[in-house]
Amino acid sequence: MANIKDVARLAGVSVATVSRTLDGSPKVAAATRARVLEAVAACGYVTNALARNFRQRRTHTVLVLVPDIANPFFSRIIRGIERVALEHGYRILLGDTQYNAERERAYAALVTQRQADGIICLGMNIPFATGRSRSRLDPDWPPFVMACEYDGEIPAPTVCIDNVRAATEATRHLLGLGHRDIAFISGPRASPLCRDRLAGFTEAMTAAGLRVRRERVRYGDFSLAGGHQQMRALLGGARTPSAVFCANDEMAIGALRAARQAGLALPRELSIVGFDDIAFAEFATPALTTIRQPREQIGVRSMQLMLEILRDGQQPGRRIVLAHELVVRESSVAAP
Amino acid sequence: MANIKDVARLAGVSVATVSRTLDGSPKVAAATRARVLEAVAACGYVTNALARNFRQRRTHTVLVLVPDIANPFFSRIIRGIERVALEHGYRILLGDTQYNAERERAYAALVTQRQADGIICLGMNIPFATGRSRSRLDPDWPPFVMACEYDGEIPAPTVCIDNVRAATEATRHLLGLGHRDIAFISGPRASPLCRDRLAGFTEAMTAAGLRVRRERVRYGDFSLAGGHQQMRALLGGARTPSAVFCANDEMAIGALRAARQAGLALPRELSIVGFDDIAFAEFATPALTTIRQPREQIGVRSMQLMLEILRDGQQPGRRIVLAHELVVRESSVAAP
DNA sequence: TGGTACGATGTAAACGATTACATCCAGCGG
DNA sequence: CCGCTGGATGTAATCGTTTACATCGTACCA
Repeated sequence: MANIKDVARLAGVSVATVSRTLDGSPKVAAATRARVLEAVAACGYVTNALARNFRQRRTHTVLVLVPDIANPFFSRIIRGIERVALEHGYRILLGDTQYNAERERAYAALVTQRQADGIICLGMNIPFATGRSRSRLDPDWPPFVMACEYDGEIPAPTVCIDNVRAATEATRHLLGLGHRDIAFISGPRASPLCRDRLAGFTEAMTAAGLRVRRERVRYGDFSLAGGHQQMRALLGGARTPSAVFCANDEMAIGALRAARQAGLALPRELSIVGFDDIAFAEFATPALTTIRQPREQIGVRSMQLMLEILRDGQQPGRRIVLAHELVVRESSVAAP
Repeated sequence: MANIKDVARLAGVSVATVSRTLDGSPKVAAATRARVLEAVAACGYVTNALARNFRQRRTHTVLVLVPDIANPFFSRIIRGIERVALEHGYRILLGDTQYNAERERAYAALVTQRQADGIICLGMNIPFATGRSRSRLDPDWPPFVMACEYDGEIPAPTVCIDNVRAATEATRHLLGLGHRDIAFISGPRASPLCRDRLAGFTEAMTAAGLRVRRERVRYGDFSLAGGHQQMRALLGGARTPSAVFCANDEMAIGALRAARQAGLALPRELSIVGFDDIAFAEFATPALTTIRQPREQIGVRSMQLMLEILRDGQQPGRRIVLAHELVVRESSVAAP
């Protein structure tokens, strides 16, 4: 495998000139440049990125921590991240944490080991936020950005939508259809994002003069099976709600199925609203009413923010809030 | 940031001893080892992976090329790969090619640049197989493994299921239910895997004394929208088939919706069978009959194969065929 | 006791680029 | 004709490890 010395010898110049030519420095004479490029082509030289990264102390790689790669909500965000990364000569290292703290730590270690320049977290945990460095923005932290989720205590750079407002809108939509007994299937209790959605739900209900009864709020795990299970629990009660608002589309689709299995005629006997607008939402039966999150955009902006941080060397406490949109389809209809 | 010299100084030994201690070489006296570890802890030393990779000329990173990260079929395979990788101290670099040759090449270049030790391809293209190096296993190729798809001309290490047989079984299932007019919605024409599935379909039909008419075979793009569109085309014909076999679940779910929109009572008036058994299949309405592919296992075995190749430094032309399974749910019933 | 063998440790040369600094040369003004 | 300037190029240090090889004791055997 040819290295830079071989090229230099072949072109009759020094390695410095080759290096300069290759990263487009303007201080190389045109004739020399041509000779170098010819030599490069002649011996099929390719820069050894390992050596360059080592010398420059950067990897041009960003670690993306995702709680569950199999969740289509995340994969679309990843695509956005990836696109921007590629355009700027960056690569993404994927870390599927599976909501597991040990895996998170294992991955976060890559940054201290210099295998990645920064971290984009799609989940709710900041792996290096522990003990006393919690609740403030530690200057020792590596460059990082949170997407979707955020940590209430830490003013970290974040890209997300206004979850409170989005949940309020979804709930108002159901209220507007005449529903009074509405249940909420949340994600994990610990998730700040879910708390926001619950807050938005509660706010809308209260504003309509309704009380949110304890048993009408259930906690799932964002999965199809989780939604199915929580819906079954709701159906097992004395009275069943006339509408259910789910914290994500997968749970909504799970709930849909549970309701149908229980013999309910959908959407007539039960309205369901999801959250995220994943591709499957439109193809569910009935097609799911949901809140659309600009998923690809979330990825794009997160990566742009990361690039900014890497360039300027400082962590802005910036929070970017993107617009959501209520998408009304077939699953929400007037209350019986 | 402390480096190995600092540790050496602190422990009163040479850098070589520190290095040896850290990678667990047996030729370090217990007392020395203890002193070194203490020094490491004292100054919070972490090995600079960049320097190590550079010196050792390996990255412990594998590039995974996936045609579409947003497709849940792939993400589950990725999870399998990732798990094995992590267990063996490897990381995965994700490349979403979006069926785009240029992106594929851009990513494959990472291997020549030494940013990755090998490639696992989930798509059908081998990015470095061009021109004369096509149709044979080029010894110059970097370590690579194909998962799911494969290239007919190249005896590359591959992990997949027996697509012909699986398609035959799915078709026989429909034939067994009394269907005679069965359509097939394939993936892209160029995909060898789809050709296999079509071959299996044709084989089963022929064995049953039926001819596969040209207009009963349609080519989609593996997406929900693609399945929807192809189904509409089928419904637009003079007579509609009584059953449809789709080359993946997403297209099947798209087809499901198109049929329902056309006013067909499902599954009574139209049976549908998918392929892959993604999580959503079970939650579709009606729940989808499909061929289960051991997705996580495909990932696991692919990565194991990759590790083997990296260890032994040679490319076995091995092909691993994993077992599939017909999962009968609600979407396939007796012909009207 | 001398030589040998072996285990533990140290020394220093890689790895392949980038880049600060030195050098060289041509052109130009005084 | 001299010295200065500035653009083009070369020289060599540097990044932080790993690892081949050298060295140094010590124990053991003849």
